[in-house]
Amino acid sequence: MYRTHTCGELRIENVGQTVTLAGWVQKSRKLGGMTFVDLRDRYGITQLVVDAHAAAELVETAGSLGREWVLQVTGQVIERQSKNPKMPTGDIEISLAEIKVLNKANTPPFTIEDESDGGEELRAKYRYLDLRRNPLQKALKLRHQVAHEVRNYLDAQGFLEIETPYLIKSTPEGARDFVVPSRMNPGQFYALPQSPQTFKQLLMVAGYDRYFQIVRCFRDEDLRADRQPEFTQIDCEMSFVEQEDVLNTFEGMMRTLFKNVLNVEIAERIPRMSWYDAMDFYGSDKPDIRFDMKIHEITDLVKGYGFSVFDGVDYIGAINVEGAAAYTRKQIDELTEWVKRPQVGAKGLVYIKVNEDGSIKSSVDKFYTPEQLQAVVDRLGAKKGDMMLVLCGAKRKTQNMLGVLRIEMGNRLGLRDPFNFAPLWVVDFPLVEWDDETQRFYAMHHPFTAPKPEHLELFYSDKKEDLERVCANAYDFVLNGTELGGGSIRIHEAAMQERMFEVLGISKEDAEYKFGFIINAFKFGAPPHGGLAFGFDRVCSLFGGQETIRDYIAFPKNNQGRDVMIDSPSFIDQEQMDELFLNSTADRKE
RNA sequence: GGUGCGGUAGUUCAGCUGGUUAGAAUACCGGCCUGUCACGCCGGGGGUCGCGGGUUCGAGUCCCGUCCGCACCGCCA
Repeated sequence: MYRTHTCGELRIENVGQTVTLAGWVQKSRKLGGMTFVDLRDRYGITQLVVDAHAAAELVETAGSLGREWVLQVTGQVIERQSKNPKMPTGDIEISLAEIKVLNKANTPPFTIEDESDGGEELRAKYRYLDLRRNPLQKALKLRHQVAHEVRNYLDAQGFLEIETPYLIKSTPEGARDFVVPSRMNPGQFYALPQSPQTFKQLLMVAGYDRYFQIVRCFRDEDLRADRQPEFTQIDCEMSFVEQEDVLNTFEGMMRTLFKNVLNVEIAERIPRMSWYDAMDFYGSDKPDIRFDMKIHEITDLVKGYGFSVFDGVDYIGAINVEGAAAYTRKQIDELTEWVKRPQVGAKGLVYIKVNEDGSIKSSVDKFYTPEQLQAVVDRLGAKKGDMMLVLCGAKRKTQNMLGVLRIEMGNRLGLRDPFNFAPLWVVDFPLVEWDDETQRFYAMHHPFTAPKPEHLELFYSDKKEDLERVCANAYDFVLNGTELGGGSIRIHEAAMQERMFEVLGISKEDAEYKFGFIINAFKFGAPPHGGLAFGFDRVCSLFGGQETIRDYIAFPKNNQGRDVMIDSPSFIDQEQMDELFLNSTADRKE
């Protein structure tokens, strides 16, 4: 037996016991003949002590230990002469009788401490060392807990966890696929799933009316702090349900996660907001509703009074920043530069301050009477000491910029506490979106999403304007400005699915080639069904109060999609290449 | 594809409008130290200033190119 206890569990009650511990040397402190060693494992740290009176060999071994050496030690638990209240094990220490060095270690390139001195790149290269650190261990433990609670909840609700294949078929709608060459089928490729979408729908056709899976998904797109090329979804699907049933089921799941993982009670009923309201009032399809600062349109109040910038646009909107009237000229200039950065893209910024004496000061004073500006103040509900920020331009684009500005001001005013949780359902998404460049519609969600029953007539219309107005039975779960999950009621009739492909400009032949299997399945008794998927990594990171998902994934990839530890992707041998591709071109089929 | 910030000792960083031999902290190595827990004290070693080119009497510093990292925009049905 390597150990009788872990490095985190011994307390004052254990004094007198002879114990064996195993772990890593966190640090050793030599004081003359006496040596203290902090021994660490994932449960904690226990102080070891070797007295000068101990056997010479023991004293020498204790004095020679290096950081991160792996030890097995035996000794007696004794009460410390000077206790350390900062450590859970701080009342005791182990008076050693024996040290066995299980393995020596090179000096690590960065310190294995909560606040490591290592930069991100270095820690990524030595991920196995970074993972020894407490914050990372906590993150992976949180991830385990969330997964565990998800399984408990869904199991209790009668869901079956069923695995679906990773080697599937490329369907180049949506994100780019990762593809895998097939040796036995020269010239042909599997694709890794962007999500198990079609398979879970086929499981519904097969009668497994409540399915879930905590499943890896793959998308070959550019990365961000909250986007990895392979990530994990909590993927769910239910039969014989309407939107309301799905929302209730997963509202319950999220409530359970908040309660059991974080001990946080969220609202009795998670608020719902239509996609149109989200865009109009928050300039985003994933509003952060931890703070108000809604966008108000003021086009009717300020357009047409001779200020050429406003007169030349079709939308003018504003947000009210509470208490910001104290902003100096310099701060406003800085903010103006900020909105003009390419990432935001505004041409300029107009401000309207309500001074403490109730007077109004703005950058457009000379174009408006005080009464006209007061009308703006009234619409936004601005109070003394507030400052309104105004942007103008094309409607959706300007709302979007105001949304970005709103988030920035929320950050600057400290309104975005990561441990204040404000969940939200965004509902009633448009079914399809017109793309000017390719002159065709794209599915806003995915091509299996059903239109709302009351919009069926529009859905079968030939007019572009009609189709743009079709709402989908689709919904997103949004937490603190991050999209955590989304889903929809699906199409379950072959004819409607064929119509959807038609709307998307996918030819009958193409639809048959890419999606024939699912259209066909719908002809064999497909039940009404719907579901959703949560971004598991994002759930974990937000629960941990972080914006980056990387630390909630044991072995993540960097911005370029590289694993710098194992150095992948990498070139492959010519033989491997030949075996995969030598005969491929000859047999290529359309 | 684009924008911004960064790359100097093992590590984290400083290094001003170009100017002697590139510094600090920490880590590491050696010595001293019997109650430390960020132990302390003394001493020591350690640099292709990411890479390539240019301007200059002189470049870590300025210019051009390039590679790498991070954040963001585009992209992510």
